[in-house]
Amino acid sequence: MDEKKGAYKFGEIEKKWQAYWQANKTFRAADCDYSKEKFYVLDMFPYPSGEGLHVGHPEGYTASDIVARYKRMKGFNVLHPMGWDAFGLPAEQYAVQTGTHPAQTTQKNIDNMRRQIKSLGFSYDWDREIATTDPDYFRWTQWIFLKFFNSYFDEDEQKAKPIEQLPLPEGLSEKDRYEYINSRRLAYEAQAPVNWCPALGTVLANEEVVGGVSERGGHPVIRKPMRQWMLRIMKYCERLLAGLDELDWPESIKKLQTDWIGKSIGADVDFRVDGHDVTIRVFTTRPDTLFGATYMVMAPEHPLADVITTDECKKAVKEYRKIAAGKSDLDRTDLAKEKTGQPTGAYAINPVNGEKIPIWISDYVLISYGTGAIMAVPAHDERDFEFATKFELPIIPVVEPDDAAEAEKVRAGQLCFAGDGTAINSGEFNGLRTAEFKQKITHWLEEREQGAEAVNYKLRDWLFSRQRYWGEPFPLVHTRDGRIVALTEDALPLELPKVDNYKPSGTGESPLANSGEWLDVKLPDGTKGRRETNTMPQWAGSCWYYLRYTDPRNNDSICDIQKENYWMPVDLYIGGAEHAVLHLLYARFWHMLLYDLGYVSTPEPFQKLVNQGMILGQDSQKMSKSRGNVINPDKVIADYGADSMRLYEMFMGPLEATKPWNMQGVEGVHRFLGKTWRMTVDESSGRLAEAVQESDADEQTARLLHQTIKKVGSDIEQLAFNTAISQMMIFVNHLSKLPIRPKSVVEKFILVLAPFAPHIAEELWAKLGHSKTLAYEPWPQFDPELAKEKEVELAVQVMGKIRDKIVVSADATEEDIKQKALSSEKVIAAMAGKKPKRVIVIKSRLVNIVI
RNA sequence: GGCCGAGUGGCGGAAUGGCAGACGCUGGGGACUUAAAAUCCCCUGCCCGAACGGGCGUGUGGGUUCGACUCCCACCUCGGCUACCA
Repeated sequence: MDEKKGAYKFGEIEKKWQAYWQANKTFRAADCDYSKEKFYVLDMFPYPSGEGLHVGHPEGYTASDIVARYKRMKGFNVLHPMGWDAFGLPAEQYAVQTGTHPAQTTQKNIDNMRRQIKSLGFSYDWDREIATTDPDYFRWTQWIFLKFFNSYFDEDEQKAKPIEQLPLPEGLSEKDRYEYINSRRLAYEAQAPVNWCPALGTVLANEEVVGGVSERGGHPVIRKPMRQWMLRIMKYCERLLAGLDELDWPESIKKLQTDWIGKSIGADVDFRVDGHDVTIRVFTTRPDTLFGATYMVMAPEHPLADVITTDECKKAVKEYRKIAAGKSDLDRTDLAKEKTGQPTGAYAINPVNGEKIPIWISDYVLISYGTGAIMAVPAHDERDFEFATKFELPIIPVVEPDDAAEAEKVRAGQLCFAGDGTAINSGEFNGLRTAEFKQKITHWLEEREQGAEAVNYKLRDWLFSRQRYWGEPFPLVHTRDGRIVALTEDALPLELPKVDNYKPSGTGESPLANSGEWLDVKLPDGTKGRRETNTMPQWAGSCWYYLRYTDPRNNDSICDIQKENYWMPVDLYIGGAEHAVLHLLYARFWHMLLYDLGYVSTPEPFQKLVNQGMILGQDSQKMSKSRGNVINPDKVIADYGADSMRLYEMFMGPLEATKPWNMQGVEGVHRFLGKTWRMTVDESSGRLAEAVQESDADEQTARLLHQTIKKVGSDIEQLAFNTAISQMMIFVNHLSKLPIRPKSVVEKFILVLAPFAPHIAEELWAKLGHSKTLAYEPWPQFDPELAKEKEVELAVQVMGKIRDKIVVSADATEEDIKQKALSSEKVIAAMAGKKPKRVIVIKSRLVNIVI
C-alpha cells in the first residue's frame, strides 16, 4: 500500500505546531499593553490526579481555548493561563500507604497532566503556570491568611479594616485587650465539630465519610468538637448576596448561592422558663403563629438543656444527648427515620398569652442554626406537625387558609398549613393577614422587650482548618503563655516539615503534631512557642489563583496592582457546576477582603461564568471505572488527533448540556477535517491542490463564505460551538465540490476554522504560502450585503397548512409576495373558492392566508 | 421532600412565535477498485399509496394565536444538586 505523501498526518502536524508555539512563545500575554483591549479567559484549574485527564476536562478547556484564539484574532490582548490545584487528599493517602512524599506524587501527576493538556494544543501562556503547592505560591496564600487574621470587620462601613484600626474601649487590662482584639479578627479559633473516627483514630474529611461510616474500613464516624480555625464569612453575607446582581452568571448558579447563604427574616422571641431565672430565645420566621406554639424544642447540644431538665427527666435526657452526639450528620438528617425526642420536664411561658408549654429536646432542631431552639407550631409547620402527632402534643390552628376545604381540615387539626392566611385563635390579632400580623406582633414584642426583628443566615462561618499534612501550614505560633502570635510577612513561606510518617497523629491533630523540632519556635523577641499544626483546606489555594496569573513570579506581593488593574476581572470563567457554591463563594469572599484592604481593584473576580455539562459514557451512564465506560483522551488523540478530539467535544451538543460520548461521532468530525485537508492539499504530492487558484469566487460561494464567517463569529461569542461547526461543514461540503477553489476563499475559511482545529489550520495556512503563525491574523470580516440571499423560497399556507412554495427576490415587497401567493394554482385550489379574510406575510419566511 | 435542568427520527442534536428534523452518526443503494479500505453520489421521521400525492408527528392533557417544539396552566417521566435551616 502506497503511503500518500500528502495525506492528513495529524500526529506529525500536531507535534510540529505544538513545538512551534512553545519555541516561539506564541501565546505569551503582554502585561499592561494599553494599545489593545484585554480579555481574560480562565479555566477552573484541575487537581493533578494520578488518573490523569478525563474527557470532561478538555470540554471546558476547548471551549475557553476557542474563545481565547478567536479574541486574539479579533485584536484583543488575551490572558489564558493554566495551573494546578495541587494540595489534596489522594497524594497524602498514597503517602500514608507507600511513604512517598506527596510532593513527589504531585510532581509526577502534574508532569503527566501537563503533557496531556499540551497534547491538545491549548493556547495557554505556559510562562504563567502555577501550582498551589509551590512555596512561592503558598507563601502568598499564607500572606492572605495573615490579612484575615490581622483584620476586623467594620459594621458601619460594612468592610474589613486592618486590626490596628480597631477602636478599643477605654480602660481594658492587657489580657482583656488581647481578648477583645482576638474576638474580632476575621480568622479566629473556635471549638467546632469534626468527623472523628474512633476506630481509625483520626479526623476525616467530609468526602472520606460515606453513608455515616469511614470510606476506608467502614468504621463509624461521630462528631467531635475540636479546636479549629474559622473565617468570618458570615460578615460578608449581605455583600455576597448583593454582588450577585452585577454578575453575568447563570441564574441557576446565582440562586444556588443565594439559597446557600439562606437569608431569612423573622423575629427572635424570648420565652421565660417557668421556675427558673432563665429565658430561652427562639428564632422564627412566623411570629404571627405565636399563639399556636404548643411546645418548645431545643437542640440536644443546647447549653440550657442541662440547667432546666427536671430530676425525673435527667436520665432520659442525658441518654438522648449521648446518642445524638454519637450520630453522624447523615443519621441525623435521614428523613426516612421517625422523629425522636425527650421532654425535659420544664415549661416555657409563651409571652403572648402566658400559656405554659412543655420544653423538649430533639435532634430535628439544629444547634448551628438560629438560636438552637424553636417554638413549635404544629398546625403550621410540617416538622412540628409530624413531631406533635407522634408524641400526641396539642395542635392549635392559628392561621386560616383562604381555601374553604383546606380551612376546615386545618381547624380540625388534621392538616398542617404553612402558607399565608388570616389569623384565628390569636386574641386581639384575630382577622389580620399574615404579613400585617408579622409586623404588628414583632412591634408588640419589641415594646415589651420580649423579642425583636431578626435576620438569620444558613451560611456558617467557614471551618478553615484540616488535620492533614498536605496543605498550607498556618503561619501561626501558640506561645507558652497561651497567646497566638502571627508570623511576620517576611517569615513566609512557612514550609512543611519533612516527616517520616504521614499517618494521622492519633490524637486528632494533624501529622504535623509529630514533626519534632519543626514544632518548636523561638520568636524574634525570644518568646518560645509551638507551631499551629492544622493545615489549610484545599479551597485555600483556589481562592485567589486567578489573581496570581496576572503576575505569577512576583516576589514582593500577591500581584502587582497595575497588572491586576489591567487584567482583572476575569471576563470569562469556564468550569464544572460542582463548584457552583463552595469554590465560587469562597473565592468571592477572599476577593472582597482583598478589595477592602486595597489589594485588588474590582469588587468581584469573575464577571461571566459558564458551566460546561457532564460527558457521559457511550452507554449514557456516568463514566466510571466500575462501569468500564471511561474514554481515555490519550487514546482518542492517538487515534484521531487533537484537532478531532477538540472538534468532537464541541460538536457533541451545547456546552452546558449533559451528553453521551460516541466514538462514531469522533470519526465524523475526523472525516470533516480530512475533507478540509483534501480541499486544500493534493494528497499525492503534498503541495497545494491544483483546484486552489487565484480567482474570484462565484456569487454562491462568496455568499456562503460570508454567511459562514458571520455565523461562526457570532456563535463563538455565544459559546454555541456545535452550530458553528455545523456551518463550517456546510461550507466545506460546498467548496470541496468546486473544480476551482479561489485561494482567498480557502484562506479566509482556514482562519475561521483555526480556533477550533488550530494544528491543521496552521499547517494549511503554511501550505497556502504563509511563513508565520495565523494566531494573530485578523479574523476575516464579513460583508452583510454579500451574505444576503438574492432569492428566497417562501412557504404559502392556507389556514396554517402548507399548500405551495414560491420563490421571490429578497427585496420583494409585501404586495408582490401577496399577489404571487394568491395566484398559485395549488393555493387557489386549497381555498376552494373562498375569499381570503386576511393575508399574513412574513418576509423571507412564509405567507399565511386566512379564509 | 425541596430546588434546578431536560423530554424532538434508530442515535447526538438543529430550529426559541413563522417551511420541524440543519449538521453529524447509523442504516440502505450506487460509483470507483481484480478485491477491500478510503473516497464520491443518492436515499433514510412514521402511516397509506405502484406513483402523483395525502395524512400524522416535537412526553401527556388543556389554553393563547392567523400560526406553538417555542408562550401560559396542569400532569407524567428522566437527570443533576440538595437535605428537618424553624
